[in-house]
Amino acid sequence: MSKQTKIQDAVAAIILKEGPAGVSTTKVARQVGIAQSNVYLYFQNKQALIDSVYQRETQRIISTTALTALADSRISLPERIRMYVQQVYDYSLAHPGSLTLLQQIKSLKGQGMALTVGADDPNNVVGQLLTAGVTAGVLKPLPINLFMSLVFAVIHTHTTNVKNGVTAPEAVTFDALYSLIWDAIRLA
Amino acid sequence: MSKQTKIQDAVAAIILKEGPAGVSTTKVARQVGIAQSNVYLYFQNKQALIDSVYQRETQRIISTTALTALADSRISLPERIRMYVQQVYDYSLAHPGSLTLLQQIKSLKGQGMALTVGADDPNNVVGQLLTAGVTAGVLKPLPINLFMSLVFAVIHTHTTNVKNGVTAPEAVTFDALYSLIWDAIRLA
Amino acid sequence: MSKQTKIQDAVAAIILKEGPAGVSTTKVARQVGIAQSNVYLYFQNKQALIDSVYQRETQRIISTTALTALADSRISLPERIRMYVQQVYDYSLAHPGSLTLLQQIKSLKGQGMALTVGADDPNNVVGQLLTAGVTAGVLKPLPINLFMSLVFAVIHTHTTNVKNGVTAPEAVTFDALYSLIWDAIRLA
Amino acid sequence: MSKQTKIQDAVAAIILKEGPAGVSTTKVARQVGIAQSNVYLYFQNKQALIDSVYQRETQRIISTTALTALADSRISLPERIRMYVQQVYDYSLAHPGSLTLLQQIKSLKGQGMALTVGADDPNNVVGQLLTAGVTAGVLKPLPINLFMSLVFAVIHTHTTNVKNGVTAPEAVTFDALYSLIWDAIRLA
DNA sequence: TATGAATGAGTGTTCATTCAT
DNA sequence: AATGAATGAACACTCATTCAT
Repeated sequence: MSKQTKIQDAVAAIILKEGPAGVSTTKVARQVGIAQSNVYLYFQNKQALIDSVYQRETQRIISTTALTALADSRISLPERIRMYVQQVYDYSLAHPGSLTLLQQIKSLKGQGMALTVGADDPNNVVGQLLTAGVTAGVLKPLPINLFMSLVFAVIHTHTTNVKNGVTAPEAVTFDALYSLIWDAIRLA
Repeated sequence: MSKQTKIQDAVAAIILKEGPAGVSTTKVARQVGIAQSNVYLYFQNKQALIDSVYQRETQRIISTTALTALADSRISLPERIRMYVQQVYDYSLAHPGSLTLLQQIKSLKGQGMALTVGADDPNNVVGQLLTAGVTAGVLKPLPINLFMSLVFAVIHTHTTNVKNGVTAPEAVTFDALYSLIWDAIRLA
Repeated sequence: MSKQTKIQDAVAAIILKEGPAGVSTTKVARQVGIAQSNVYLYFQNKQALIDSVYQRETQRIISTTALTALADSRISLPERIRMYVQQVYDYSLAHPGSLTLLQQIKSLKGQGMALTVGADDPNNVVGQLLTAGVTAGVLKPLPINLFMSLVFAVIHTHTTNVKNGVTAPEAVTFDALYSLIWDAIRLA
Repeated sequence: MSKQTKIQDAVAAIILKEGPAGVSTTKVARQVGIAQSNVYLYFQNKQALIDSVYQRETQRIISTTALTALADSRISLPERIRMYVQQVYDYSLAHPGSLTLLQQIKSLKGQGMALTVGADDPNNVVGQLLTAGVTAGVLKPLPINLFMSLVFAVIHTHTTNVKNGVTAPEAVTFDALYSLIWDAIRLA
């Protein structure tokens, strides 16, 4: 594992344990087992380091996601929307803390806006998908970032519940969770 | 206006402008127009100060909320749930930034858990209301913090949209927003 | 003696001993006997501190100098020019290191230009005096900063000679030194 | 061009642009296009590097100067002195920044003493020349470093004037400049 | 109640120097 | 000859907190 990666991992761990304000180059270096100044061998400054952690995390989600399928017009809109939610769900469960991490880093900059997963992909496939859903009369005529933050909130809370042992993994199926989301956003 | 209040206001303003990491006694004191050390006359330390801002904010929401009505069994469950959401909605629009503020402070401590408005009231009236809804078969059989975070996310995002001029105030009515929420949580 | 002054004195001493690159807040604070962070109670940053030392030094020269007499048209130009040189000379001998200090600080910023004593006084009395001398045909028709740097160089070198014991104080009188300067600049 | 030379050139350029405090092995290496650590292949440490730049610069002046002529007793003293000044003048105009460079490096070490061009040549030809001038009653009976610093100051200021566009090159001839110097130092 | 002076621990960042390859 | 990785010491600067007045 490269040292870049180790450093990024340390940052992620610290953010999840102590919040984004707890990140210091000293702490990061100590956790990795290198000299503090070494952090600057791999990242130009602290902000670049934190940004890179954010980028890495979004990139992971995007690369796990079948973006092409989401844009495939041969699949029906409801099916594609379900695919999108399912992918976020799967990723979130497989990588607990990932969504929390993204939210924390965003909040560090004072951006209180709820995070919208998928909004960072290069062609904004998710945005186009949801917009298409609204246009086609499949989804409620509301700003799509409402949908995105809803999806994020529900999945994030569920994942955290599972991670914290509040909810047993089998207690809430994806179908149950998706009915919550789908009932919310679909045009009745 | 007492100096305690002025200090808390300064903290809230700073958090909203620069994020929670931007709060320092120096900056707060400068904004209030007092000596830096005076902050410690009113608050034991910085953490107590920030906590007090959080307490004050939740207290405001609760005191604005007709908690007794929410617990009034003479009113139907769906009606009470709608009241709850409406109250959060009204408060959020009347005090833009309030929800953001709460989220920011929570994230400062590394508590990535989505915020659940109403969970802090003394008798957990909201929790009891939603639990009753689940038990009565009115709401989907899911953990109620899923509902809470959904409500928070939707209202918060909408409020932020309005504040940022992304959404015109009349463009999205409360009814439209509530249909999103109610469709989500109600048992079909 | 105020702490501001003590700090400035420490800076001056360090510059004279180790050159301007040797100035660090740590060293300054240690020399004054205060905590390093205290330097920032009295000066906004290191640059402001060093600038203040420079200002103080020029101010001292100016306040020692009878500027009004230099601008007094009832006195002949040669006499006034001699007064100007004498004043710089007197000051320089009374405050050995002062000119060195000014030169060092200027060179810190990469301004290789020879220092021109008196150029910092509010109304540029010296500049006007020398310009008048040129116009009146008393001085050679050359850029006046040549004259200024000549005066500075000669006096500075002489003072340093005295300070270092290279030249005995009586060995070179002011008259001898001034003949060097006056012969140089006067129109034959 | 050898890499030693390239490194020295980089150092000189940095000193002239940012002052002596701006020199760092990182910056030097970047400018040359080599790895930072390579600097230590050619120079034992930073001080040795800077010293070498100083040495090289003085060596250049000396080698440009017809030292033998300056010591040639068949030429009259005034003529030889004029030759000396002319040579410094020519060199300084041909290599603008050279004198500045020397002054900067000297000041780096806290040696506030005005620089005396020619004092570094192996046999101190210039010193002997000026001393001879004093002994012979050609020059004023003053310490010869006064003369040297005067020559340096005048030429340096003039060169800088020209480089900065303050003085047009033709506006001040060498003769005009030399009259300033010669009038100063010659015994009336 | 209010202040200003003080401090020590901390921050991010740069640097000269070393060394294995 | 050349590199890149590594490091410890230094730097300017900020901060939360204390205390005498």
